[in-house]
Amino acid sequence: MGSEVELRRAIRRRLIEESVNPYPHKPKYSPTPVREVVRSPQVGATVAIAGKILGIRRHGGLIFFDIVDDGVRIQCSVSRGEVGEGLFSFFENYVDLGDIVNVYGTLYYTRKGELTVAVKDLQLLAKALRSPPVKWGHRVLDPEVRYRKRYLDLMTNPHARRVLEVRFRTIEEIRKFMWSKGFIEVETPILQPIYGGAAARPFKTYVWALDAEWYLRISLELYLKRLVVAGFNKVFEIGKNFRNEDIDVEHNPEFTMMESYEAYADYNDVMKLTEELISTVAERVLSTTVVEYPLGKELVKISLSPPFRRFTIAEAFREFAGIDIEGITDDKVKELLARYSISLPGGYDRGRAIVKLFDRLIGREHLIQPTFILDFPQSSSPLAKPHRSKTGYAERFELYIAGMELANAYTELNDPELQAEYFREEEARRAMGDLEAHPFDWDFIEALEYGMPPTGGLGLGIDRLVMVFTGSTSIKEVIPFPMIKPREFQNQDSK
RNA sequence: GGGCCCGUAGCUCAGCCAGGUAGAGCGGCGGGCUUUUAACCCGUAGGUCCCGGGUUCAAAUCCCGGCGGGCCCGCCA
Repeated sequence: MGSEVELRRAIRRRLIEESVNPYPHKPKYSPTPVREVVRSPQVGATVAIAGKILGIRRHGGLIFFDIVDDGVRIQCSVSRGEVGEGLFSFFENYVDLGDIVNVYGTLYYTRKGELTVAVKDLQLLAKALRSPPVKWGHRVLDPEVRYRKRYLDLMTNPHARRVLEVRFRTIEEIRKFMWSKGFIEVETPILQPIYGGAAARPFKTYVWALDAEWYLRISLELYLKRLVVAGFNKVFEIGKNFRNEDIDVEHNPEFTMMESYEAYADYNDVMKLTEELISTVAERVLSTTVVEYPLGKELVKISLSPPFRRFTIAEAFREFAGIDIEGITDDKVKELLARYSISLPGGYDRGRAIVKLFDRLIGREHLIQPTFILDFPQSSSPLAKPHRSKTGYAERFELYIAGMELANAYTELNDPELQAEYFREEEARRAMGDLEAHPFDWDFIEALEYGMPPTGGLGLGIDRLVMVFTGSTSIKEVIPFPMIKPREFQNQDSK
């Protein structure tokens, strides 16, 4: 068959027969990053660059081609008159779209004013057996291919690359910010005998050495608090959480969180930290604190400058739904649950009912600008400390931006007896069929029994923050390799 | 979990409603062209029409089932 791969395999073989290595170990001309070459180009200067050929325009004795190096494009030209028949026909016969090459030449501007490298010598660095599926920057692949073969999307789609650059830069700036505040970065186990710290279904795994069923963590919380117990006053971790739940535009089963814990702080301090973190990181990564986010057909401007709006959950109900959630009877609450067909696994509980109603009625439309929702019902927050002045409530806040929950934070519960009581309540609900109820963690209780200082904790969803930063409406966009169902491997050209 | 839409050449898609020999652009290959940039011009090859069943003289097209994907809804961040 004359398929592309077969034709290119033949070229590879011919190169080897002619003693040209199609995959040399190093470039002959030590390359300068194209990013640096284009920053302050000097006409006539000799440069050596390297990159992937993602465009070729042949004009007989003159060939223009584009190479992309680390996401930056530059045009090169090969002239038969300048390089001679040998190199010119080598390029024509052996070099294809997708190949990675080392170019040595001089800078000039074409008639159309484009900076171009006039090739004097060229070395093949890696022969590509497949050409890129689309031209660089010109067409977007089918969504399935974009996510399934993400490297092709990132190779050919500068926007996709830009989104991930923002992600990686965001993580970098979050680290710097946290370090600057005196937090130290730590690591805690991903494989755990008991999961906890959030309401979610876990992934199970099996540890051969212990002959035991373990879990992938659903949050970072309980181990980070153990470090606070151990005497580390300001810790944070950036890492993956795993939740065995649905995949959609806001959820990927593995996602990245930053969690921080600070001794002697409460949730008011954590609110300040959160505002400062988000605005500072936005300013450093995006050079602005105003982002645009597509909602429906509109691009909505979102300001990430502090202070963020604050509503207690009761105020939010009054303001956005016209409901006096504290004043109404349980019957009325149940009526609302029924009206919006919300079920409560584990039986009716007013607090958790209110949170479910909140998610259903208020979340999406009203919480576009950054908004702290504070003081959640205690029964929905088993790891948070009861409110200092409002009975039945916990000192907890969630941060919403663009209708998405981005952060969750508490004044941490450090009373081991109360924590044990809350765990028992969770266990009871688990027994009644709530798969997301917390399992009882005796080891964690014992740790608290040794004494944990009053502590403020924060969990921040990195993926969603990057969605806000980049105006992405799908979490898949901001994850290098989002979860997608595997397909049977089909590669007819492979042997 | 429920609903809607999609799956055809390497890529993007038309053809499907109204069944009758599989199409375009880009890309590939061959030729031309020394300042183009989604280069251009001429020629040419390239298909498990996602898979499996059914209806029919005849299915890419109609029906049923499955697989994969996207979006919306419900739920967890």
